[in-house]
Amino acid sequence: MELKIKEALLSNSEMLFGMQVEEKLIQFQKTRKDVSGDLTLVIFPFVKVLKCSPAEAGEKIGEFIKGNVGNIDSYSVVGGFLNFVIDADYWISALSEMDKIEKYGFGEPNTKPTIMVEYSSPNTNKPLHLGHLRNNFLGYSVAEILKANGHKVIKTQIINDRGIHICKSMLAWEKFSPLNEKGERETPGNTGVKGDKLVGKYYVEFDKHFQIEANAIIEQWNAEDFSETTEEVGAEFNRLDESKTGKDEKAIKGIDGKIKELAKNQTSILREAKEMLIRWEGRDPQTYLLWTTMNNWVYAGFESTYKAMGVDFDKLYYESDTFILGKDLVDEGLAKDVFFRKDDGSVWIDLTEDGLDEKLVLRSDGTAVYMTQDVGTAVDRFKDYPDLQGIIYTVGNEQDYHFSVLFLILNKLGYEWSENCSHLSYGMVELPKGMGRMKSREGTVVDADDLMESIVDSAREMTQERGHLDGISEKEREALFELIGMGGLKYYLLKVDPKKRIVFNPQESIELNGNTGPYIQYAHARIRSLLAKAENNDNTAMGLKNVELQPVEKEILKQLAGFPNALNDAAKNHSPALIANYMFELVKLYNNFFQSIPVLIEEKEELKDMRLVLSRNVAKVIGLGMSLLGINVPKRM
RNA sequence: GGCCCUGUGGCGCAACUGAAUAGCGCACUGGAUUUCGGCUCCAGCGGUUACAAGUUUGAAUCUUGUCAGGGUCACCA
Repeated sequence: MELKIKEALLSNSEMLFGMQVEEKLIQFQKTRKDVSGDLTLVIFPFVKVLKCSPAEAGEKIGEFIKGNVGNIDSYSVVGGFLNFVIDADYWISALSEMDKIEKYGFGEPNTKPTIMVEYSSPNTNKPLHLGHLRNNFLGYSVAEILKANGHKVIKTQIINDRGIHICKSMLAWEKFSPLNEKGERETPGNTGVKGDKLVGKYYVEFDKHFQIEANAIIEQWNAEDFSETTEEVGAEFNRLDESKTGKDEKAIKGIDGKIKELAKNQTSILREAKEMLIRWEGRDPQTYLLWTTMNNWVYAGFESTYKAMGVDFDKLYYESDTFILGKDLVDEGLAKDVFFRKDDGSVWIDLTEDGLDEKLVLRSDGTAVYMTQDVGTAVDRFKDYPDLQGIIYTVGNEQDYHFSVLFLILNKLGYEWSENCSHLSYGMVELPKGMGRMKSREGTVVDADDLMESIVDSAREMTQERGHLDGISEKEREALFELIGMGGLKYYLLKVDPKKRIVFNPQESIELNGNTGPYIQYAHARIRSLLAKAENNDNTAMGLKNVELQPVEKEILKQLAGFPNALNDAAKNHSPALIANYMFELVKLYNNFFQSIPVLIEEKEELKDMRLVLSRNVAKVIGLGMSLLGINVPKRM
């Protein structure tokens, strides 16, 4: 309808306005609730062109549209707004149209450019936590939304499987794992502990010993015992220690932090870890075997976590394969004068003209940093997928700076596709006050597996006491509890604008009333139950003419008609929250309808049929929309 | 300190990216079922959109400044 009006205005522009108006001037919006009408055209932009009052302009345009575009019942001008009342026939035929399409609102698959969505990208030294949940749900959902809009999508992650942090877990396991009666160290097999948890345990174990050793060194230094320290380090300590005098508490804390760093670098345990990293990079067979073994434990653990999350990937990238990539590009960049080399041999890029700093891209010893690798990986991905148009990186907002640098570098290296790369930056998930920030080494994380399990537990309790569970097998019940619990959790994390941070409240996430996943799931179950009871629920809206529409029914139809638009906006903004809000709006309208308007007991057949078709399409859109959030909907609950 | 993000009823969030009297959920108060699923619905209470200027016919939205919270400024990833 908006299109029809827009076309009519544009093609008759000369006659109406005496000049060709820009398309931008034609702005539609939803009609306010307290004004009668279905669609509103904003008149203000035309006032200047027509040189008359908004009321006159509105009359003129309204009269024209009513006479030249079909299905307009009436129009009214209120202030600078032209409100159209669209007739029932229009809405009924819209219903009939959407009813024919199984995936209503979706674009033709694989008809739009290929986009890669990266998400999750975990380290293999610790289990996934609450923050990963938001990351995974977001990335997965955005990928689904893009697919639904017709894009070809490649879901991927880069697995951080190498580096000093991995060696820390490996070393701690070798040093501290107790031996059982068969003389074996702990494995997932002989302990029953999930692989990623076991490796994570040794990462924490490393840190414990690391801290103890570092603190002991500081104590020695404080006692002026530098017997085990080199002269330079001793001098550095004294310099830092003296600089504390006269400083305030905050500054002292900062200096203490530096001293701690200094001491940590002197520990034997860190030295051993570094030596291990060197052995790994030299492909020492024994180290490599240990690395492969422990990583495989972790992958098995991750796999079960991803399965519980309901996410998947089309292609995996491993940092151990990609960390060398990018070095050639550094040479290329040097040749193009994009980068420059400092005296010590390190390579940098100067981004001061872009409002940023100088950034290191290659260490003085010639090894790659994270940035080098990311540049290389991006280029590599475009080689892997020649039709790739852009990459969306789902990564927390603490890396905003990193990504603005990355995209700038790619741009300066001459890759035009860098403009199509974006950072889907999301706010941190924080714990309620007093619980502090999540730090895996300090054991203050909310573990992903634990959280999902406890959410499903709550869903089980709540559903058992109020659910309609008769005649459902035990197995189906469990699947249902999972569906409700996970639906609640996903909805809770996705309904908020990605860039806003979330304070995670376990209580609220499992709430069933209000703007929640289960509220929407319930509406779906209810409709399915209604449809099941209807004798003939495969009727069509075809041939429904002259049916009278109740105001709520029309509201629902308007909302349904807006689904393609919502889908489009969500894709454009990379925001599942827009889908969630759309769903909630739709369900509220439907519940209102359900409460006040009879369906099955309606005597007039054509009304009953129309309401069934309406209900069926609401259920369909709920199912489609929720699937974009990675949420399943039940037939009963 | 530089840069980035955020600030909307007691709490949690919307507002189609500049339009009408700023919407909704939770909580609170009161009501609704001889009817298809009460995990439902209706009504009420509650806001100077952090503050101050500015641009505009029109600002929660854009600009500038101030304040508050968070992030980031590594030859870490």
